[in-house]
Amino acid sequence: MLDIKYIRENPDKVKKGIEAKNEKNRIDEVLQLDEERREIIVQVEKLKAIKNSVSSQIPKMKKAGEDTTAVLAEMKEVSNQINGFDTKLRDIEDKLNDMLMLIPNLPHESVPVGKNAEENVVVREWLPEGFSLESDKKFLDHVELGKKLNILDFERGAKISGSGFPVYMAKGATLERALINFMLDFHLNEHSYTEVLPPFLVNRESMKGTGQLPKMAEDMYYIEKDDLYPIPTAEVPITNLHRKEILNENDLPKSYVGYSACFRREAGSYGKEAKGFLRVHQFNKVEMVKLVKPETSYDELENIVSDAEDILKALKIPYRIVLLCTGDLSFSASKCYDIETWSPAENKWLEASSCSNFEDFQARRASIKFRRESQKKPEFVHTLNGSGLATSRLMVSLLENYQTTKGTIEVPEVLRKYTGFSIID
RNA sequence: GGAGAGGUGGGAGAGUGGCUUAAUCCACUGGUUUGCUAAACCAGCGUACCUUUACGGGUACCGGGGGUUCGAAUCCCCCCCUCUCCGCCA
Repeated sequence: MLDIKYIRENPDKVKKGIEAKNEKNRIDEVLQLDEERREIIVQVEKLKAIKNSVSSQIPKMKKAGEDTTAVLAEMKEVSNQINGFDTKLRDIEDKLNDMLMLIPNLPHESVPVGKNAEENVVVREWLPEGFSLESDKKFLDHVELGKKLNILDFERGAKISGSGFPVYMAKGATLERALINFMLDFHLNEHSYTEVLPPFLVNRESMKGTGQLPKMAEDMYYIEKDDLYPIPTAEVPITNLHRKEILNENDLPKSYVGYSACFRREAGSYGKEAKGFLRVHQFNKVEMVKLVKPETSYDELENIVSDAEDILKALKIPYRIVLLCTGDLSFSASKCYDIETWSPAENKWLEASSCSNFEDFQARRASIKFRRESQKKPEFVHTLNGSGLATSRLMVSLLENYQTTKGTIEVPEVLRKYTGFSIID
């Protein structure tokens, strides 16, 4: 969330930022509540100070044999007043907090202003050697390929769970596992991350910490009986690893990479765009998460993007980097690059990764701080994350790009030591 | 799921209604002293919020939330977590 002090001092900047994200701003209400809140605090704390000082006098008076009935009665009245103010204060603070939790993060100044995805900016494009987006070849799409080669079973997935729960079969399952292991190993060996294998169910606090709650509740699965949420991304448990902690300056940056299954309800998004892997309720993802010092976070964002790109270069899958405009930016993000991989069958780019800088937005919600050696007061870290990458979308591009004219799939070179086979037929 | 024990400041640990709005020790930071280091001694030592131009002042926080009381770490109620034993189980 945003700092209430910052909102108080820069209401116009805040309003402008929220509007650029196409969200309604209720900043004037927030400021109103904030003012009421502070007025009450001043009053109630004054009373509490009186209560404390008188209370400490009472035992002394008793000892001296003085009559305390008048003071006691007076203090009873003070206590009642305090209770009244406290109740009122709690109501206001709850209301204020609820509103603050729904205010999105502000876009960074380097983010292009725009209404929606159409105004995103393509930053760069990478194609494997000799590859062309224009092709006369006939491409089967990943659903057809998966069916023909018996490696993906969407129908049976729908039978056992529902639509959007794909089953990987035979070499398809092995390929998926290979992909996950390859990506993890690559980030561990070529980049320096610490591996985390987190819980896939988290509590409400964690979901609030990274910003999925309260706003995105409809898109989250929820296990009512235990008040737990299946994670929509490993970002949630990994970022929350250090919730309510004060780290040392030299502990930073913290760079984590972890695999998890991801669960998303994707409420209201059935139809064409949901074919096969394009929109699923459960998928696998390797996620990178960083906790960094504020002054380094925008450099680190570029690093995360480049770390994700390295995977695609190694796999030789065509991709492009897209800088999201303000209108397409997610609730918690200040700046975000999407990485899109090429689907020759769909003849379009598919989002396979999203790399974001959240600045101190999540850190403030989750209270993740660090202390500079020279300075005493703890500061919020900046948090970032990026998919490195989501296997579902990646699998679409991989299968389609690596299909041969015979309808078989060639396994990318770098994956072969993980799969143990070089062709799927 | 059942029974029991426990959760206090960075760590250890005291504290069962007001001479404690948390003792003491260790760690940490600064200082004094001493050829150097160490030791010793002195001082400081958390987080959040409110207030103040500033120096400063105030309030809250002893797992979380309620309650009793003029006053709660301490008493009462609910919840969470950890540990031990039993049961069940991949």
